[in-house]
Amino acid sequence: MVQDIKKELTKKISGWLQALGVADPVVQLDKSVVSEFGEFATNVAMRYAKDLSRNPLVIANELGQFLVEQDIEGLEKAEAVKPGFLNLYLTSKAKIAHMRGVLEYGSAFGHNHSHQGERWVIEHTSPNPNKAMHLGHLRNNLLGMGIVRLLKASGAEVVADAVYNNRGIAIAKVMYGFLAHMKKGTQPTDIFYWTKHKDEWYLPKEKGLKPDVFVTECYVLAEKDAKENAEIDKLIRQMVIDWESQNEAVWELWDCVLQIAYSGINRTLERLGSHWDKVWYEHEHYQKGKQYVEKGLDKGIFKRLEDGAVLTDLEENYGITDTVLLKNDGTSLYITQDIALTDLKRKTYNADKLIWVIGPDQSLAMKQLFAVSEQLGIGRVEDFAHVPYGYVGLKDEAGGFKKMSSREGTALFIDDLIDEVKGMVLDRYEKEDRHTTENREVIAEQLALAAVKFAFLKSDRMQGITFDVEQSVDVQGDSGMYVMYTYVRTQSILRKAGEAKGEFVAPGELGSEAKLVRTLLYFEDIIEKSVGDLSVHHVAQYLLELCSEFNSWYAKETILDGTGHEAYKLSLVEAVGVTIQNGLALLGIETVDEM
RNA sequence: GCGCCCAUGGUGAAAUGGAUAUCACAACUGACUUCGGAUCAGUCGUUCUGGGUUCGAGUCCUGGUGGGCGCACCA
Repeated sequence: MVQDIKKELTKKISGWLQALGVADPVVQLDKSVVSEFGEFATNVAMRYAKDLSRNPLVIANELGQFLVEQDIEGLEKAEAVKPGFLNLYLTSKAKIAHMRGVLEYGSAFGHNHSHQGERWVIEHTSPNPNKAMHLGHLRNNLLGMGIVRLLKASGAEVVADAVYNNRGIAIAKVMYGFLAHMKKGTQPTDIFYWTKHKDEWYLPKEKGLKPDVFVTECYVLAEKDAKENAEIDKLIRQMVIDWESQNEAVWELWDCVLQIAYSGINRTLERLGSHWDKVWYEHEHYQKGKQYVEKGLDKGIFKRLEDGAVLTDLEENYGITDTVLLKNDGTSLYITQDIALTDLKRKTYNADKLIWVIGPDQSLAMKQLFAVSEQLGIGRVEDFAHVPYGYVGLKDEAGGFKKMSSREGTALFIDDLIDEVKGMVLDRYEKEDRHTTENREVIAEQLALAAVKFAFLKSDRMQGITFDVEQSVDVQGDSGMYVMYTYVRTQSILRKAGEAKGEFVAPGELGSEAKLVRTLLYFEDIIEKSVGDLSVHHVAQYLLELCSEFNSWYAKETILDGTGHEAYKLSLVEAVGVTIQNGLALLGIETVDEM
């Protein structure tokens, strides 16, 4: 495989530089920008020209000669060029061997050991049980799952986790909203009455609503009530207090409402193919944080303010805003629980690295959590990382950006988006009269997921997404549909080929397929880059390029031409198919064989 | 006020500090409708601004402009 050749080249170049007196040389082998410049290029000559006080082009020339003399398997030639690049050309034989390797590795092609032996805990998509998930959550989920897959493919042990914030004022609002607005008649808005007459309240199905949407409505209605009526606001706050003191009826209602919320959320997550290894429930750990704060006070790390609240100094050592760790009434804050949970995670999984995939608005809170964790000896700041991502918003009337808000009813729900794209596909099938009715349903669902996921994953994670409801997601051009279509095309050709597949005689020289074969060389590098950046968009971009190369080749080359080259060309088609499939798998997209 | 993030053709985006800034959409022109035309080929058109670092800057530093977000007892 090409990685072996790269390793060998890197070793030789590094040794050569060391012999010249460069201590610890950094050797990069980059993809050459165009195929005329070979497969890889190194910039070491320019990089170390000053240290060696010699002309970079001369260094590159000498290095090239040296490498050629080394007789490295797979290296055809090395060419020093302009400012001081050394272009490296691989032999056709090596490139075809790599293609063979793709087929040999199959679904494991692209997997590597760069993070072997590391344990990562990755928190992402912690859903709020009071709201249906909108496109912001979708991005969080797809990104989080993508990072999980990338790290697994790189050999790390990964625990994907999430926190269900299932207690507090928000969930109490849902409880109240349910009691007050989901009753069938004019019975009292009373918990005790409800416990005895549950069938007098609507369930989501009876209302014709998805459970999470039902819950969202309860929440929105209660919030409106609380804002307009101080009595109701007080009632809701009392519910939180009653819940804390384990009032039986309140807990029964709490449990009932949560079941509804989770069933809706889980349905959406299952549809997306999302998965967690561990879910933390806030009510199980929210009180443990106070002990950590006490410990910090004892050690003199934190200080108690006059009003009783506890503060920590982060300005001096960390250069960030100080933060309160405990309220003046002695109750905990978000960060208080997070400290406990962080320690719990770290200990439970013996994690080397803990990361949080959460929106950029949490940036300061994350830094504060990491710093406090270090102050308490839970871990070092560099063991923790926040992986933010750009907002998903809607286009407002003026064409500007508007953040989604469940409260204002401006949020676009995940399921609605997928359904919309699915509808477009189904319409098309009906018009073209393709596939049986059952198959249409299955394929359309898969394609809709592919299009939506790809659209959310193809750009850099920090890039904001302004969502245009009218235009929805791309189904042509640089899209998941394009990639999927290309994959389907490869499979269709392979099906048609039948027995023509199998062993082949490699051509001595590459012809019209040269660029396509070359593109296959970089898949593994792309994965490495993606892991480094903790963003799967590189993979998506690579797939677009690969598909484009394939389609260009397909347009000018007859694959099933009945000649002795058929088997060779079919192997290339298959290798492209494998690579597309593996790449899409990293994005959480399952392939279909026809569309 | 302080801090963080973003700014690339008309639109949406890509580019470990590298070579001629790459795609797609839209617009226009064209292609044996075949091994799947949900495709392919072509035309048009781009790094917010001033300074700096570097052999080399869309990328790094710095001043500015515009937008988003966050700053102690909310979650």
